[in-house]
Amino acid sequence: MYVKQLAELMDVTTDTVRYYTRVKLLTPSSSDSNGYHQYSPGDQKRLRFVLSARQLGFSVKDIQNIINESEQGHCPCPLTRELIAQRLAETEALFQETLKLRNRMQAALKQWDATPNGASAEQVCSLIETFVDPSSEEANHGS
Amino acid sequence: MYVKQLAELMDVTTDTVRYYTRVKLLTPSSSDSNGYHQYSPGDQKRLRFVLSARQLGFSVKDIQNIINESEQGHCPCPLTRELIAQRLAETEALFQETLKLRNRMQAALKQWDATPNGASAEQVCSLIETFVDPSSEEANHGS
DNA sequence: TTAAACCTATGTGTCGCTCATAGGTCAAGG
DNA sequence: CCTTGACCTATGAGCGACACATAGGTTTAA
Repeated sequence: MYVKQLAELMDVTTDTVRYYTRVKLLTPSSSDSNGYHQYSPGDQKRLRFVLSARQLGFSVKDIQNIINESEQGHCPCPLTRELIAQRLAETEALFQETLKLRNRMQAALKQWDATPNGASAEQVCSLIETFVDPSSEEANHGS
Repeated sequence: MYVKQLAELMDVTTDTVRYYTRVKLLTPSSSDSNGYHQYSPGDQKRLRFVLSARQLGFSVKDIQNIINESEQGHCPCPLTRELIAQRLAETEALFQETLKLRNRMQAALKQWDATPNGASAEQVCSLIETFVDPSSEEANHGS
């Protein structure tokens, strides 16, 4: 089967399939009379694996390493366990950062709802410049 | 003042200062006998503004647009309000995605703690291939 | 026959920096 | 005086996972 057929079957774009092909996660035969890439059922399984792994937060490089391990006859599971621990830690960090950012943004929106469009020179944007992050202000509330 | 002094003062790297200079968010004078960039107190204020805006989730391009608006004599606040609404929506989406990813990863870790290193051929990594996302399995629990 | 819709390979753009390259400048110590 | 080291410059490339653009070849149906 050709790129588009595989892409539609697995619900991804042809660009994604071609990208995975480029980085050798997929290895279609490039034969026929024309030079079109022929994807086999094996490639389809492989793509399903790649997508599962991406869903679990593995990077493309991680997946390459896992596959290499497997193709060299080693059991890739220990590597898989090691990698997901790392990626989970990173995802947790990203999650916390995103949470804090979201809170700051919501606080700004709320604060600005009660703030007029101050039109001063000397400043670029008074909204941004006068914003005070409530969460960085936790001390000295009752002084 | 020179790059490094400004960078240390604002607690960023010289690379960051130079990057903002490259994209014209900072406009130091490049004079003297040598061609070194001279950052003025105005640049320092500008950098403080940029960092505040970045903290609030604005992109560098957003900040350029806000500054342009301001320099053309318009009040940038309406644009600022519009942009933060967009960015907040994006951040909210990222937050939800990251949350779901984290949950999938935690579920995988947990599931795999009770799973041996299946060493099968026909598969790349049995852990990944046999993982079932509990959150996508909400139906038919008591059937 | 020609136009639509497919395919190919390759290169570039995204975002916000970070790192590397190759060199010029300047102050202090031997 | 010379060298060493710490500073500075400009520019280009790298990151990650694609998406988009370019330029062209192929197949199918009207």
